[in-house]
Amino acid sequence: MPPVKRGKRGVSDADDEDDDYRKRRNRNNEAVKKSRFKSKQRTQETFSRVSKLKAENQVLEEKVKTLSKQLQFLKDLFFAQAKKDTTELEGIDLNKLFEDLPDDRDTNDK
Amino acid sequence: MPPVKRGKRGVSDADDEDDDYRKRRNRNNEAVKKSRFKSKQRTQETFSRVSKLKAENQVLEEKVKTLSKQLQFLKDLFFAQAKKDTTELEGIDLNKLFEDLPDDRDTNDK
DNA sequence: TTGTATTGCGCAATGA
DNA sequence: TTCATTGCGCAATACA
Repeated sequence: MPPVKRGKRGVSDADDEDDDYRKRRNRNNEAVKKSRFKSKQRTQETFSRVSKLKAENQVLEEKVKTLSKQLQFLKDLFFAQAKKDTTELEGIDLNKLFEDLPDDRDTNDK
Repeated sequence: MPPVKRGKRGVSDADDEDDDYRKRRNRNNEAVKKSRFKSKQRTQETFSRVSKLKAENQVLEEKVKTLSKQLQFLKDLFFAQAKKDTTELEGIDLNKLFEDLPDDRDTNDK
């Protein structure tokens, strides 16, 4: 319910107080619009953040997978060597072998 | 500006159409409240999602770091062995050595 | 006290 | 026709 029903022009013959009132109302209306705009912006940014984080996550997930595989591969290699008590690995060119594995000092940055 | 200025009780003497009007207004007001509530919920959830994703991200970041270190360690070990042309590594107990490195088949799940 | 910023709420237009 | 969504203004009130 309106407070004192001020200046509903046509009802009261006084457009005097009304003037001041309208001025304030207009300023508030602007403030409201501004505030709501900001609010929407924030919401939008939050959505963007979700997208960005999801993407980063995918990349990291993939990286973990790759690294795990590489690590496991090397471990298996080690164990195989240990079990076969040397000899077998003698002829293998390790540098050649490692070409398939990206060096994480390169892979990791960025 | 209001469209036809219906039922502003006190102006027209007909509270008849007004009844129907109010009924509709009330229903809409409810719908509005409901809709805005849902909207707020969604916004809130989006915020939560950001938090959750940020946390996951941290974990993954850490995991990548750890795996990279382990991998690099093994590679260095390999190269060292290659360079020293066997012999040196002969006496090392690999199983003992690997105790320090969590097996990623365990580490990785979840 | 004054001025802006936020927020809940109702109205009407519009969407589905 | 009904309900859902949205721009907009009002008033209360939180902030400064």
